[in-house]
Amino acid sequence: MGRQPCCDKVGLKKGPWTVEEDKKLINFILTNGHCCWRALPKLSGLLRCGKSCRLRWINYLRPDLKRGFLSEYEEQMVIDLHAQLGNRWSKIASHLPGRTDNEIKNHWNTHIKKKLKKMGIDPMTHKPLLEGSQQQAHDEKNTNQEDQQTKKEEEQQYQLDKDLEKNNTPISTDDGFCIDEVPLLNPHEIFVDISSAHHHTSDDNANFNISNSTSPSSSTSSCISSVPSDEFSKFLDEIEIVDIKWLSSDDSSRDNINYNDAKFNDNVDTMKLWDINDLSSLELFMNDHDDSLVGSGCSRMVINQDSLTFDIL
DNA sequence: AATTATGGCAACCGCCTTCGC
DNA sequence: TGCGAAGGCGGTTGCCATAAT
Repeated sequence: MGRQPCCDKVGLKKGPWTVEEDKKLINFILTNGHCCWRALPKLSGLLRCGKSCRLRWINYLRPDLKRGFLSEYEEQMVIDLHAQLGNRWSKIASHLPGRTDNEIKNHWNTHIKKKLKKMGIDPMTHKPLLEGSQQQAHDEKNTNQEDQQTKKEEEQQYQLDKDLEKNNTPISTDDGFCIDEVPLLNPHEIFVDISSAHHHTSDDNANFNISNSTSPSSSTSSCISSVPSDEFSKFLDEIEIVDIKWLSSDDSSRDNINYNDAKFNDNVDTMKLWDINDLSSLELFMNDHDDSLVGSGCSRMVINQDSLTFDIL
């Protein structure tokens, strides 16, 4: 008797997610969080397995995701971290805010591996590649040593992990940007700035600001004031999430968009989510619209309550 | 223009780890 | 301490878009 599957797979949908499903998942998580992935599909009305929902959210729908190509710096970091950690993609990803393990893994397999090979570097050992028969002889010779080497490496790796955990040393970039200071944004960590909120019941001309409450105080220069999450829940309860629109910053028709009288900051980039078929435009969400913000490690969103448009300030 | 090959990436699968009882 | 459930992780698959023929 094998282990029971994570969920009852009968009648569950597989394959690519539809916009409707994404919508359901986002709406559910934004209102309720994700207390239990197993129960989430039933509660949200999705015919998916909990794992599938989790994966979709983590790898694709999470608002703090930074999509698009990895920068040169990020790529170098992946290479360096891979040299230290091996295929521990989630650990590598934890050092790259806004990137997922899956994304990094894919990028490694499709781009970086080739790049390294082209440069004559073995992507697995990070050592110079040997040519043809030389390589073969080298491989055979190494096969015998591999077991011992593996043991050694495992021990070293264990020590490295221990050290990393012990020191919990944040990795800093050349410009002093400490990436470990950028926490991933969880729904329950999203707070609303009611004082400037745009709300039917209060002030039709204001905007909702959502900030990441977990941002360290050292990087709050661009962070706005926040209110407890129960107020955010109240807000969500009151407004009933009907739709979320992400408006692309490069949307040529942007100037013609009616923001339902909300006073949007001209500098704000917006993304229209549900008017498009391809959610990949979410990639704009975290893509360095404002260097000072990126540097501060504090991202912000604004919700236009009428259409629930999230904006990065 | 049609067909085949290739590359990229989202999603799945199954094992491992963690957590709660 | 042991067990089961749930979450997390890494490897792999399969679909789709694009390039090559």
